Parts: sequence; structure tokens; C-alpha cells
Amino acid sequence: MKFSKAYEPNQYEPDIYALWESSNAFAPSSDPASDPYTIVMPPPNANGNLHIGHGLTIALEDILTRFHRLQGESAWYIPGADHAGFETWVVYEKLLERAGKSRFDYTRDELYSQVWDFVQEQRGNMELQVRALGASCDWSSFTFTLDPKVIDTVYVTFQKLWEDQLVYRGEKLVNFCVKHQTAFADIEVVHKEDKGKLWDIAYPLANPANGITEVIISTTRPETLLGDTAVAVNPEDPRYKKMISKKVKLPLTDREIPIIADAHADTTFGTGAVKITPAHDPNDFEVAGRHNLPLITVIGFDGKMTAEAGANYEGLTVLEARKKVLKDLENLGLLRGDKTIVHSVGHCYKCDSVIEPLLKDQWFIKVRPLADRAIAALEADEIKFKPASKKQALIHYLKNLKDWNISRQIPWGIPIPAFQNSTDPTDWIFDTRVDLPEIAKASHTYIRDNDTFDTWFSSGQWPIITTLSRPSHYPTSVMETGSDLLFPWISRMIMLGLYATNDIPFKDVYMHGMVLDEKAQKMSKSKGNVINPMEIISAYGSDAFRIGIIASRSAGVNQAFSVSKVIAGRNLCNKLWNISRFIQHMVDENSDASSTNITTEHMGEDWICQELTHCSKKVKDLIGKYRFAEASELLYDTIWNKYADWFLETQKIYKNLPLLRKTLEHILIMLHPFAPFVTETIWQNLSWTTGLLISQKWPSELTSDPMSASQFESLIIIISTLRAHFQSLPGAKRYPVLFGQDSLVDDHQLLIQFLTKAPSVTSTDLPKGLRLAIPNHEIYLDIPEKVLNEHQKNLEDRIMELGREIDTLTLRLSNPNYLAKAPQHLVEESQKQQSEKESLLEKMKQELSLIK
RNA sequence: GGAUCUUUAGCUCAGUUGGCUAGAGCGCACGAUUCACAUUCGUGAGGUCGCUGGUUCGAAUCCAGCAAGAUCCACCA
Repeated sequence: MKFSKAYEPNQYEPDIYALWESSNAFAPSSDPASDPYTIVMPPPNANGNLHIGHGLTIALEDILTRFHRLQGESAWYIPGADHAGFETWVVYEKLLERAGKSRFDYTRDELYSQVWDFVQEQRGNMELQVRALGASCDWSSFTFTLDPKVIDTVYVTFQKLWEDQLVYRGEKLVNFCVKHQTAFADIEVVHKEDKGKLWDIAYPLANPANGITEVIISTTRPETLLGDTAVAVNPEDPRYKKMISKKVKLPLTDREIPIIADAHADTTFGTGAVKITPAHDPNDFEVAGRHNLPLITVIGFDGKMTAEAGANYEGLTVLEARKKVLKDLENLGLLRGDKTIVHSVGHCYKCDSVIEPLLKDQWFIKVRPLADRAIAALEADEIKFKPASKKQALIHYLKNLKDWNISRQIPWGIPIPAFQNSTDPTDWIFDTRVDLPEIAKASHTYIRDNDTFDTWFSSGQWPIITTLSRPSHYPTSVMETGSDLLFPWISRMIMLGLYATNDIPFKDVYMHGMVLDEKAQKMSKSKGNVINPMEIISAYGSDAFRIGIIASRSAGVNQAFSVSKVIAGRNLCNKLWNISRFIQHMVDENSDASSTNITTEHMGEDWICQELTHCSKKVKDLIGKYRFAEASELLYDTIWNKYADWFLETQKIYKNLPLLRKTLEHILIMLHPFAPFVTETIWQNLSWTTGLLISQKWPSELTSDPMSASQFESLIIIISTLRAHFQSLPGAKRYPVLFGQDSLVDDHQLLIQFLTKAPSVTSTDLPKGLRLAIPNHEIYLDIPEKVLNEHQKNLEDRIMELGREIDTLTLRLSNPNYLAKAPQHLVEESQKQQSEKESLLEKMKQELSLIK
């Protein structure tokens, strides 16, 4: 295939990906001697589309994977898809609603298989998008979060927890969404600042004495009064000391409840007396535990008042009941005022309904032993974090973690393998025959628990499950995710990984921040500022997207997405394409181009070898430190500003074909992790390369003469200075270049003339014209006197500036503390500069006097 | 209430144990142009590194305080 004039990514990307896949290039090495390198992809939602955060994750993970593969390691990037229990369920339930159906029209098994089919239909989109991003993941290891091996592993871990008595059935307050009819973990509840009212309500004393007839409580939820089982006051509160352990008549009921002393009551809030409703408030639940209070449920799972709320209220919604209770209290003269307050209220993160804390029998995991072990591993630095501050945040979180509710009342998930004795509700057994609604055991009938696991319980075991087929790849090398997953996911993987395998699940954690829009605003559907990675890829190419999204980004920081960086990436791909086209062209034109003997004959060749070697070492070092943006920036600079702008330009004269070929190969390999498609496409199109680029080895060093390389740097300065003068001199005209005793210029007359487009470059014994301000070189521009005079101001300016530079150096060097304390090489460098600049200043002053 | 992060050029951001003239991309200005590339080439302008102190021979970098913005956690009867 011929190289077209411009690189058109869409034309090559799908074929190149297919080539890798059909060549089995993504599989981990079969050589047992190679070191394992493993990354597990955070599984995207099976029925969703990839968003920009996935784009960043996959770009970073694939850079690491490809880089380590090129290092000769057994790189294994494991893809997956998430059944996304609740997320998917919400989508499916909407479809049911639209069809006029509800979840109650079907059995759990029917629902499960319907959703399964739904997800299978949707699936595939996501996988195509992962391919479009260039992920070099091993599709033969693809794991879906409901695959049998996932369920098996989850059941083994659950059984172990069961036998270790770390899982228990408990009636506790759970965060319940009455619309979605399911409980949530604490972490899934979204707290929002809502406006509400704080009402003061009088509770009459059962036996008024000493003129005290009532106690006034403050509440935002008067309807829960019907479930009160105590009133609490602070034991230190002088207003209420005398009332402790007296009884009050609970209004609107015929119950009497005690006044108790508990530190939960805040003397500064409201009236300082608080009603205790253990079945509908988490704090009150704890108070009840301390004081052995009964629990009365007055709100049901349907969000309506229960029979226990009394005949007047039964069947009303929470808000209806609130109105009625307030009215009834007012009629009794017990409502003593209200004020508006702003307080935070838990909402369902999908439907925004207010989360009701409700009593429910659920499975809980005792997290303390698991969390303590995780904390110990973190404190021993067994897992390294980037950024490091995330580790401290995680330790803090684990120290305060409460028992974990793992039951969910949605059909789309892994069934909890537990059965309840039909005659003894306290008798639960572990059994994995979850396809049966009931089982018989020891002459009893056991009924299946219809709940499913919290998805974090199964995904918390993801590194274990995905590496089962290659145990040497566990622990995995690095877990890369967004910062938002630190608590829900990373924490679970560490706890469950340590618990189930006695080993950490990964050695490093790299967390990226949020990808914000171009104005540094959070992307959201409602704002309409969502950037779709697939649109960026189709406009600019996958490589450009990868380079653009990792640019200017460091670990853990929220940063804006900038299309201009994508464009820069696209331009780099095109530049590399044309570099390759040019070299291929030169190879084609030369019949003796077959030599593979690499030699350096010209300074620019030593210089580029040195630059490429430096680049290779530095990129390796930077990727090792997860400094992706700096690595890609260095490659950009090396390829464009060094290789193309200087080396390739010199090669238009010198044409060292073996070196051109070799250096191009090195560049392609080094850029491959960042821009896999264009580099592989070029590799496939070059006439002399064989095999796949993805499977090459990272380049070894190119030998070069450092003296020669540093001479070339002087040449660069000379040429740049000449160009600058040609631009800035009056008339912007090019003038003949003269030089005195100067072997460097003498040896490179042709090159200097070519790169500056000067009319001539000649040696002279009679210098004249404008002297260039370059230390250690005697170079002049042969400028007519008239122009030179016009240019006098310019010369004076440069003399002034040079003088200021010398002053700075002199000041520094006259400081005895600097001489004594600064490192020797810095002092020497300063001294050298000072003397060079001083001698140059002398010469320029002389020339100025000549003009005058 | 607790914690973390951010503040550097017009914009978006780099800048790892403090080291000399603070960088990049894009944008801007000026110039170039038959043959690798206009997704190009060359040159240039643009910054008292949020503010105030401190440590140091030397601070964008370390310390303290302040200001602004963001995120997370907990709590809010």
C-alpha cells in the first residue's frame, strides 16, 4: 500500500484492530519466564455506552498494557461487562412501565430471564466502543459479572463469610426507596439540602406535678410521632433534669412513653427535647438500642401509613399523614409553632424520591474484621496509591465503616444462596440451589430468599474472579479507576481480596479525576455538555483522542477536556505519517538502501541517537511513575521538534538510510502505547518491517559520540540565531553570512545555507557587518552600512540585555554563602557563563563603536 | 462540622527530593511556500507562578496564615 498524503484514521483503524485480534496479539505471553503484568478493566455497563471517563480509563490502562508488553512482559488486559444490577433494573422497569406492566406481574425467575435477554440485545455496543478506543485487551478472557465463574466465586466467599460468622441476618433500618422497592447501602444515598419546617409539639405529662404539665419537642417529621416510643433529653440539660424518667401521653394515641436521658439530644437544637422514633430514624434506632425501647413501624414499604399508625391514618401517604397529624394536633392545641429550616435529606440517586429509613430483615456483613485487615495492609504500604492522599482517605473511611447491607430487592442480580425454614423464621441455611423456589432438608421445607446481592459484593471480588485461569497473574499489577470508586469499589476489593485469598488484589492503585467539559464544568445530561468519546474518535481518530485526553492531566485531579489537545494529537499522527512517508520515499529511491549497518557519520546523527536514547529512558521512567502526560509531551517534542525539524532536515543532505530506518522504528515503538493505530498502520506499510509492531521489543540504546552531539547543539543555536535575524532585520531580507576562524561553521556551510536559506556562507579574514551574539563563535551578517545603522538600536538593546544578564551572574557569584553552599557544578556553570558573556560583551561594544 | 484537592501566559494545563533565563498545546502577531506534511515551515509577543508572612545563599516548589473555587465523608429531631 502506498502512503497517502494525509493520515486518515477512519480508513485504517478497524482493519488494524482486526489484524491484532486475528493475530492473537492481545493474549498474555505463553513464555513462563516472562514477568506477569495484569490490569483488570473496570467492567463497563453491559447495556450502556461508554462515556468520556471510560475513554480516559481505557486510554491509560491500554498505554500501560502496551508499554509493558513492549518491555517483554506477559501483559494481560482483561475486559469485562457489568450487569449493573440496579442501573439496568431501572432502565428495564421503565420499559415495563411503558408497556403497562409492572414487576409484580412476573415471578423473579421470569424477570431475571427477561432482563437477561434485554441485556444480550443491547450488549455489543459497548464492546465495539472498547475496540474503537484501541484497547489491547484479551477478549478470550472477557468476563460478564453474571458468568457462572463469577457466581461460583461469590458463593464460595459468601459461604466462607457464613461459616466464619461474618454474615448475619438482622432487622435494621435500611435506606429504602419506596418507588424502586429496594434497599440501598449508605453510600448509594444522595443527600441534598432541602427546605423544611421544624414544628414544636407539646406532649402532655401523664402525671403533671410541680406545675410542669408538658414537654415540647421539635421535629421535621410530625407523622412519625405515631411511632414514637420515647422522648429524649440531654442528661446535662438543666431545663429537663427533673423530667427524666417521667412519662408523657403520646398525642393522637393512647400510649404512654418515657422521657429518657440520652446524649443524642442536642441542647442547642430546637427545644432540646427530641421524639424517639426507632423504626424510622437511624439515630433514634441507636437510642432505642441503648435504652431497650420497642420499635413501632408506622410507615410501610409502599410508603403508606400502616395499621399500627392507627385507623385514622392507615393508608395515607407520608405527606397526607403529615398534614392530618398537624391538623389534629392543632385542634388539640398541642401545636406550638414552626420555623423554616434547611436540612439535608436522603434521596434515591435515580428517581429522587425521599429515602425512607425502614426496618427490614436483611443480610449484613460484619465489616470490622475485614476493614481492620485492609487498614493493616494499607498502613504497611502493601498497596501504593497515586495520588498518595487517596490512601489516607481510604483508611479514614475504613475506620468508620459500619456493617454492610448486601441484600437488594431487585430481581436482576446474583441470587443470595440462602433459604429460610418455613416454620421457623430464625432458621436460615446456606444452599446454592437458587434455581429452586424451595428445597427440602431434614424433613423441613426451606424457602428461597428472593433478594439478590449488592453488585459491589460481587464486583468486590473482580480481580480474583478474572484471574482464575492464570493464578500467577494475581495479585494484579494496577487498578485504574476514577476517584469516585475509591469507597464503593476499591475498598471492597481490598477487603474481600484479602479475606478470600490472603493476598492483596493489586499492587498499585491509580485514580484519575473527573473529566470536565471545556469550561471546567462537570458534564451532565441536564446541562447538555456531555462529550461523547465516539464522536471525538470519528472526527479526529482514536489515537488523537487518546493523546488528547491524557494530555495535561495528572492523577486524582478533576480537569477539563480540551479539543485543542485532541487536535494536537491528530496533528502529531499526521506528522508521523509524513515522516514515514518521506523516509519510505528515500528508501525507495535508493537501490543500495538494504544495508543494515548502523553508523553515525554526521553530528546530527550522533545528536538524534543521543536524543532518542534519552527519550526512551525518560519515557520508561515516566510511565513507571504513572506520569502519562509528561511522557506523551516528551514524545511529541522529540518526534516533532527534534526528529522532524532538525534530524530529518539534515538528512535531506546526508541521507544515512540505515540510520533513518532504525530511528524511525524506535520512534514507532516508543509512540505505540500512546498512538497504537497510526504506528501499527505505518509499520504495516513500511517496506522493510516485518511482523506486528504491537509485538516488538522496546528499543535498545543507540550508540553515539557525545562530543559530536553537543557540537550539533551549537549548530542549532547558530542556525536559529541566523533565522531570527533574517526575520527581524529591517526589510526582513536575508544577507550573506561571513565567518572567521570557525571549524564548525566551516564544516557545515552547506547545511547552514540550506536551513537558513542564506544567499551564501563564506569564510573571511576581514570581518564586517553585524556580529551574532553567540559565545565562542565569530559569525557576521554582511549587511550594508545603511541597514546596519538602522539596526544600531537593536545592537544597543542586546548589549543592555547582556549587561543585565552579567549583573545577575556577578551578584550571585559575589555572594560568599552561594559559593560556600550551592553545589559545585552550579557555581562552575555560573562562572563559565559569566566569563563567556563578558568577552562577548566586549566584542559587541567594539562593533557598536565601529558603527558610530 | 471533618477531610482532600485546585489557584502558574488569552484558554486548558505541566513543572517529582528547592537551583540559575518558569514550560507545552491551542490561540495571537509577523513572515514563508513546486516536490514528507497547510493537519505545513520559520520568527516572535505574552507570566510580579492567588494574597501575606516565614525558613534558605536561593522558593512556583517547603512551612504558617488568609482568600476564592471544587470534590468527598459525616450530621442535621
